[in-house]
Amino acid sequence: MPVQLLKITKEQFETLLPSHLQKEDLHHLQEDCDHTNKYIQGIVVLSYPLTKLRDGTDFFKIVLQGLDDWGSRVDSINILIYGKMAEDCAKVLRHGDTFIVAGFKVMKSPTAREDGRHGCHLEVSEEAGSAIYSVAPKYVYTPLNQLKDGTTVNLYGVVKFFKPPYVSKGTDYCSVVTLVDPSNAKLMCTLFNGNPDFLPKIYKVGDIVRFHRIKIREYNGQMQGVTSAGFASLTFDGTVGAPVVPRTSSKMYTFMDEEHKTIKELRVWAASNISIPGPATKLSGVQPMLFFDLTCHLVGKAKVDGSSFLLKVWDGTKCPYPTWRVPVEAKDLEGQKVLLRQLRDLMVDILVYDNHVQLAKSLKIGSFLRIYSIHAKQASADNEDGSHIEFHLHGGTCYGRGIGVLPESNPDVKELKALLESVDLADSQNMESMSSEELDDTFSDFTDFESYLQRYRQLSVTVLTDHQYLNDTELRTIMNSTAPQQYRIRAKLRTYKPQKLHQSVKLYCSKCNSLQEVPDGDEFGFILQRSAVTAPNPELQDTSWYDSVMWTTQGQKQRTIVIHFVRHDEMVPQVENTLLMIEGGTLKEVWKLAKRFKCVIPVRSTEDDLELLDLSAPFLLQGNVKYYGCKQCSAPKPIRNLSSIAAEQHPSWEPAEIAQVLGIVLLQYVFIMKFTLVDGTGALNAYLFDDEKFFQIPASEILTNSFLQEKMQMTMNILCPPGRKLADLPWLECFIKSYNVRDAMKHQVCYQIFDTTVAEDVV
DNA sequence: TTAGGATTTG
Repeated sequence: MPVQLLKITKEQFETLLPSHLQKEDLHHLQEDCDHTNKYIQGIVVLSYPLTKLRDGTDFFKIVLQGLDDWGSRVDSINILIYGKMAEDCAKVLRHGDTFIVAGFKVMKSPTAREDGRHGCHLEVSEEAGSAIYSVAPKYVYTPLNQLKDGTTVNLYGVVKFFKPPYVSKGTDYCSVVTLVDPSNAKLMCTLFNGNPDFLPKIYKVGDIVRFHRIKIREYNGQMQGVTSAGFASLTFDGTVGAPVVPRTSSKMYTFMDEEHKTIKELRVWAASNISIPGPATKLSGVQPMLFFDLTCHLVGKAKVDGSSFLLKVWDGTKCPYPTWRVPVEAKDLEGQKVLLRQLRDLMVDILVYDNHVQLAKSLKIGSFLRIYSIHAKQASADNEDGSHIEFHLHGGTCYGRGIGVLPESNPDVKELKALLESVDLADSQNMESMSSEELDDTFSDFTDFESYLQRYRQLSVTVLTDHQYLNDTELRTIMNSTAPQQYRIRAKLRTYKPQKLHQSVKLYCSKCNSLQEVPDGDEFGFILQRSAVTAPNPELQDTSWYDSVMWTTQGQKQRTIVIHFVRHDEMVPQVENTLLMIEGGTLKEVWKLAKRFKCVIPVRSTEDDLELLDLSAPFLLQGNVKYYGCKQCSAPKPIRNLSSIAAEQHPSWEPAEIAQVLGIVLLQYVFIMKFTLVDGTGALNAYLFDDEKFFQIPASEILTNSFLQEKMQMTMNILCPPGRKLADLPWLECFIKSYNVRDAMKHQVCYQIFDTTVAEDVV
């Protein structure tokens, strides 16, 4: 019996539970009965701390309340969990979870008299072949107009106002968040935690949050949310079309398709129902006398006095007005000296006061910040310097005033980094005007200076992975030479095709050199539908190398599904190592199984063996990746050939190995792009033909991973920033080879990029 | 406990 510890929803559970298992009620449990094919289901009502037995074995005890045993004399039972399973259970189990256990030993409970629970207890361990399923509770979300005083609820909301975590006058950090939702109600929440990381990671108005276990109270005639024990939050970018990636400090959370849908719906609602602030203010667009939020890079900081602290920041642009310089002792100024000098005309001084001082002191030089509600104060012109602008972050938290640290993954930070890198600092650098003492300082920090230059004035946004000894060749020379040859070049990327990056992914057969589009999901769905017509052959179930489970779906369209679990060492291995074959599954079912199990192979029955479906469908699914075979070159072999891999000592189920035994020639996912490169002497089109090396992103995963798509788009925006003049484009170091393409009509020389990769600090 | 939105006055 498999050992499984799952955090799944009830729907998934119903499709995953082996059909030979039958539910047993608590009152039928007896010490000497056979419980091999029985399972017990209940709710976790009590758990004890994880401990170790004398021999070092981990031990975890929980109390289960039987679902159908309410009102019976004994409705709860002790479950004793040993070894690794104890450790795993202690990590994921929470009170209220539905818990299913099979493969247990029933023993007389020595504590039944004292605790009043079942006369037997269950003993569970990996060694005993036990299986445990923990079914995450289905969360119910309350609309904001249906909140009741004194309840603890789960909810979604769009952030209408927020104060980033600040140091309260008590012991905790505090964050105030006002939410709205399509019920048109508003809820203000005051959230506390000793660790600001556990408060919602809200960066701007319009972000969407999901709160679990927030306590609702009435305050001044209005509902108010406050943190309860077990409060947890997820935060999402509220922009329509942005990747749905939760920001959270929680290690365990459930986030499924349904939640995905909710976020998308809320984004659409928010887009037309709340006013989301326009483009962020840059230093170049600062308006005197107003308040603004600034996304910036922390270059320096210094203590000023007890109630104020200085931050020196830069956002890649230059403020058009004279700005103040807050005088500080040189010894109090933290930051890279050379950088501070380099940026002296670009960065601005922001003086922060009172409650913000403690947080400001703790900031790390080099981090990316969003400073909310900075006051651009117009200083009077009565001193000798004339008028200038002062930047203050006043005390208090009115209007969300405060400081937030942004992670490097934040899209605004990525944009800022790209901007910082594109700025040419040569103009603001004036070595000649420095005193010799200043120059000494400068060169004592030479290494810092170098690393800084590398970061912001990247000599090349690509690097060669080989052939570094070669000298550059001008494009003009290359175009006037015969092919085939290899060259090192230094050029700029003027444009590239396709602009829609997902169109660059193709399937390539290395045997016949053919290229084809990646089939879309619909086609796969149709093939599955068609193959579901073939009735499963009962003689092909439960063979020497796989166990089969068959069931028929309820409802109008009855459908028979068979899953064949491939065995290893006479056992079906753990879920994450299991290869399964499925007959009669739908697209959705196949996808779900592929996410959970190691490999899924869609098959249908013939008279004497299972066989693969049409090769227009993927022959294998692993996680998010669908593997296809070349129709031209493959000669499918009987499925039973897979048993040779299953018999290996440690089957790794590599797609290439599976393809080989099944007679499939595996198609490779590749990026194919056309780069137009220029270097002042000429322009040529070079093809990029890459599976992973150039972007350091696997082509096989890009179509199903929005994070990777975003990463690739960011990379291209750095290689070829949109809307820039040629002079402002970065340089690319590339290795290219020329080759001849001839047909009856014409002869052409083509170029291909190879042994080149995007520089590490670009990706 | 803290804060409970609705700009400092340096």
